Amino acid sequence: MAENQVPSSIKDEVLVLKRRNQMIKGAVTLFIEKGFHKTTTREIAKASGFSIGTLYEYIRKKEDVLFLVCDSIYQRVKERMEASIDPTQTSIKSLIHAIQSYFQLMDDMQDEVLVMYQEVKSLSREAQDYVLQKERDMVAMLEQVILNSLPEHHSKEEVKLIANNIFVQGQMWGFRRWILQRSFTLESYTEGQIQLLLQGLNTQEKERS
Amino acid sequence: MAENQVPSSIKDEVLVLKRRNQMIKGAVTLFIEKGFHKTTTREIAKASGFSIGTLYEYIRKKEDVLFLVCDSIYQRVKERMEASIDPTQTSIKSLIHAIQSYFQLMDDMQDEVLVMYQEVKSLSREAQDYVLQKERDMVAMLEQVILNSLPEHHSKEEVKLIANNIFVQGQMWGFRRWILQRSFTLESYTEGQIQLLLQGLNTQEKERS
DNA sequence: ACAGATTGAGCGAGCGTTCAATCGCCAATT
DNA sequence: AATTGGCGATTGAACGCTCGCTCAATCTGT
Repeated sequence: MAENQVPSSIKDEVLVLKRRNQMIKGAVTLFIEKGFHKTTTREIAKASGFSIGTLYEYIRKKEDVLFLVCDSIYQRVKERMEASIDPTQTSIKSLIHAIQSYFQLMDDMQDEVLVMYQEVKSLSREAQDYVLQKERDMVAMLEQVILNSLPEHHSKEEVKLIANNIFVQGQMWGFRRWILQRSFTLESYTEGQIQLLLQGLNTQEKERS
Repeated sequence: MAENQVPSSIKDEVLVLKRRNQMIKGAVTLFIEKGFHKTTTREIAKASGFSIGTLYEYIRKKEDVLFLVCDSIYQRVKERMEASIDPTQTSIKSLIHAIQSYFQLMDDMQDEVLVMYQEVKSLSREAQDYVLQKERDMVAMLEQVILNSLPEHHSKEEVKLIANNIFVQGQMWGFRRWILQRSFTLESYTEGQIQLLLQGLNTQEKERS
């Protein structure tokens, strides 16, 4: 009965986490390839490296796998966003840098973003709310960067809109890749979007007051 | 053998079209509600007002229904876009008007746009190519409006980017409705996006040369 | 020898699809 | 006017198959 270093309950936890990661790793590839609905639980089990029986020791329903995958995607995005943002910087340069990092991130995670767009609606209502909140959190991060970076006064609404634009423009680099990546490289796309954001069309009449 | 007004082959065609429209009308509602995969062929048949047997007289596979639905959505968008665009106008006002009409259109068709985002990947390769081409056509329409509206020289790339931005910003009003429509009305959203497009952040240093 | 982890054959429900039987309409025939 | 024959359109029971999920049997490490 003497417990050595690792109590069994914790040992279980470690195994659960290991299995969970195996599942996520296997499932995400399959979901990217064939989508959630066309992927069978047997395929997920095989891709995870264990049997269908073991799979069901760690989930209750097939949908749980989708949730784990979605959650891990958001986790990765969030971590990399936090790593690339410096809240002490307050110049417009920091905004530009944040955009560049974020677009690079979206370039790396194109397939994952596509899966999210296509499959979130297959989640339960509660899971969708959870995911929606994560989305809001990330937009809020962008809003903060924008606020820090703009010296002049800008309305809360304007900042919100800009944050949403940047957020979606990053994603659209992935989900409209078949159109955009014919005409742009990631660099030219990023450069173009930053230019547009900062200058717009610059069509205002030069009024002399 | 004397043919009266309507030859039977044409009569057939009329029926086919009628049935097709019944299917589209019934199916689109179901797809919006529960998605393509969770909708059964029996449900589609019932919603169309005929039996499962008749359904299969007019399609070969379930996927065909999805294609018909997607096609009809694009058709509606295209028609309304064409109706709201006046190629003889060449001022910036015509661009603004085009954006306003397009955003209004996307507001009307939020659910349909969402279905497209979620279900296109369930189409066959060829059908996806077909749909992608329609998408390209529509972006090209926007590019034309932009070109007509801008007196100054703008690079082909810049125009392309702007067209894609407007296109996606219209759609995102629908697919990010849970976030955007908390903070904006369609009017304030449209106004904000136009403002950003025309002016950007307007942060350029006022350089005195 | 025991507990926890793993297995995969098997269950049952639900799905897309088919097709023999039936319907409904109209022209030809009585 | 009533009857009949023919044919395209329609029906839904039935088929075969796949999939999500379970659980009795087995394995593994201590």
